[in-house]
Amino acid sequence: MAPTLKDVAKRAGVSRSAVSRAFTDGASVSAKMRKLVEKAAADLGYSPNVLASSLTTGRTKLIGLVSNNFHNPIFLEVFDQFTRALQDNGLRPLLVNLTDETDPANSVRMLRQYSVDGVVVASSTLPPGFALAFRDAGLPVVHAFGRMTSAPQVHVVGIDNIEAGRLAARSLLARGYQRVGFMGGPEAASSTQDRLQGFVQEFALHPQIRVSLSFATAYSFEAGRREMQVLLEGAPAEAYFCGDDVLSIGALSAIGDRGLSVPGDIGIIGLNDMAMAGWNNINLTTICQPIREIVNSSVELMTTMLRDPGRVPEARIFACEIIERGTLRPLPSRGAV
Amino acid sequence: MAPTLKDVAKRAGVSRSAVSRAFTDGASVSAKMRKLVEKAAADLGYSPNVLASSLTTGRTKLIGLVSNNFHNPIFLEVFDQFTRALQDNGLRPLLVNLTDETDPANSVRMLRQYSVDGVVVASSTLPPGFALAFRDAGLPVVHAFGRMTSAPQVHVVGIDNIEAGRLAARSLLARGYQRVGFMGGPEAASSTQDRLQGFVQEFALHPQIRVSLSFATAYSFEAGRREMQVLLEGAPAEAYFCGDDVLSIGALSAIGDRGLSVPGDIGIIGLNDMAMAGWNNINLTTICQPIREIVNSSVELMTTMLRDPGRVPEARIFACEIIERGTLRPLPSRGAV
DNA sequence: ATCACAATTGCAACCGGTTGCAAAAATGAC
DNA sequence: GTCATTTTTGCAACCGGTTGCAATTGTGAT
Repeated sequence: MAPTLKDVAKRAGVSRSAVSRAFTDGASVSAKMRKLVEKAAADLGYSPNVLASSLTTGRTKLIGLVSNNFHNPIFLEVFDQFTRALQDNGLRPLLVNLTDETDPANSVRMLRQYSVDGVVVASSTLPPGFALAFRDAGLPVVHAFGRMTSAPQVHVVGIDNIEAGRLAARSLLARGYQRVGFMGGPEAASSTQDRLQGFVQEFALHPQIRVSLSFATAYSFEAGRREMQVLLEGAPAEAYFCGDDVLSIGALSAIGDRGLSVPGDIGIIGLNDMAMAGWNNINLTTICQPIREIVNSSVELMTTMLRDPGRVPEARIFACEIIERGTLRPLPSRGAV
Repeated sequence: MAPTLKDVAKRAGVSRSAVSRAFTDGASVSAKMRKLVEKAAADLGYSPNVLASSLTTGRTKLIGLVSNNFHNPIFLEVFDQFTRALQDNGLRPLLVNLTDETDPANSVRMLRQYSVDGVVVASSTLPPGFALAFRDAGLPVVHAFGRMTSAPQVHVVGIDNIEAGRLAARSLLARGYQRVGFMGGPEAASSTQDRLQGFVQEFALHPQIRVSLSFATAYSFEAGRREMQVLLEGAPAEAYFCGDDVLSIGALSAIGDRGLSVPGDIGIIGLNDMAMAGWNNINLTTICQPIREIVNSSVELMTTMLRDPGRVPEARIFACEIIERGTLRPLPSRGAV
């Protein structure tokens, strides 16, 4: 078995408390005692059991990382960033896959059984009830990629999806498209609704522009492709704002199949700026969500919450920006106006 | 604070042991006692603290899930499968991101601090020392997507990469390519070496065929694209076996840029059959690694190891199969022979 | 060397559970 | 109803640590 405190204490000929203190910084130990203990610990290959100490300290440094997004490649980037940011802060991600899960009760129970110090919900499609359920269980929560509100009930970090919808609308406007379409992700998701709202609001100021709406059933290539196929059966718009890059790429595929060109016949603007969007055979114009910033900020917020659990919920909003690539027609030159 | 054993015991008017036993199945408790305790626990919203119990039972049901592959979309599928399979077996994944990590010592220490019950290493590019380091620390280990050997030192589940190399070679042979290329992943990875070996071995039987070799620096679109660009500067082969689908897609992009057609001018066969390979604007012929089976088998192996830690290391090999799509020229018809 | 005071150490209780063992209660045979 | 046997329950010690408190040791000034 792995050596324990007691083993180290015996070998160093000191009390167990001394060993414990030698491994806690800021504790009251003399330098020579610490050396002595460290020597004995090194000999034995001892390292303290976090779980045992969590019993008295109440801290496990375990953070539940909860998501239902295991099919969109963008989330691999999210997981990469999260695991690293948590590790850099001495925290450990306990991963919870919520695919097919509709009731938060199970996850709450499970995370409480493991006495996680906090929970990060990383999803733009999970109903807000999930984050609230964790909060109600007394766990510090940060909802990354969650819905922005002016009076957040839990900490939220992400983008303003309404603003993102406006941004997309404005870039279509600037390019002079007259008939535009919104091809959203799953209709029920708040992120979809918000983007829709911003998109429509912006065009409300330009009533001469025709706006059509549709929704894909999931954030997936196939769903985007199918939805675009359906649109192409009818009278498609000149340009579409798609709910996500994967959806956009699916749409591009359907457009290509039909023998139409992009951006010649149809323009597409996506959202996320996933790595693939920059691949030169895709070259998707898209709205960039600053993932790294969102993740780092979420983790930072989590660490401050661990220090001060009573902290009042806060919404942190990051700005999006358009990444100009090749799937929208170019801006009209200034001189032409 | 969350209610504890003691709280439940007090409320039910029984001893702490009684409560403990009521929550352990197979324990010696009468039915009425169990009901009584369950009632009290439900009233209080109690659920037992796994970590505290792990102190005496020595079991945390925590499994370290260790990987360095956070950029290849195929690994999102892998994580999805792993988290679900582990959850289905009552185990919890503690995710460890090994990107940029070259020394196993840190991860070993960390996982021991959390007394994980076992470690799953999921990577085809990690040096074997990592899995061994966990084993040497006394932890049950399964290396998924690891290197097959006839005398494995740790449990390994995956495909036979040598055989995969042969399979690729045979399918190029069957299609009558005369000048073929191996465009591997990182040269140092054992998976690359094995695939190379199988590929070359097979062509050794057909000395009239010219075989060229090259390696991309990473499993990424960009690396594949760059490598293919370099190849196209010279005298490219008629068909390439690429180390991975992402690499293949990068290569396809470079080929397209050059104005060459696939499979007309150059054929490509990948490996993995990631979701994207099936997208109809990519339509990549590839060798399918049965990910779900590999993952399920790894988890199953892990659960049996938890029961019987002394189990002698075993290699579980799954067969690959060719997924015929559109990036290799068709097989010559039988009649033509 | 003496003394006041600060720094260090050990004792023992505790964190939230589990479990061997003995006492208590229930069961069944007569 | 009695007694031997089995089942159920509680006591108390333990898992691997932490921590308040008191005892011990060390420091510096005189």
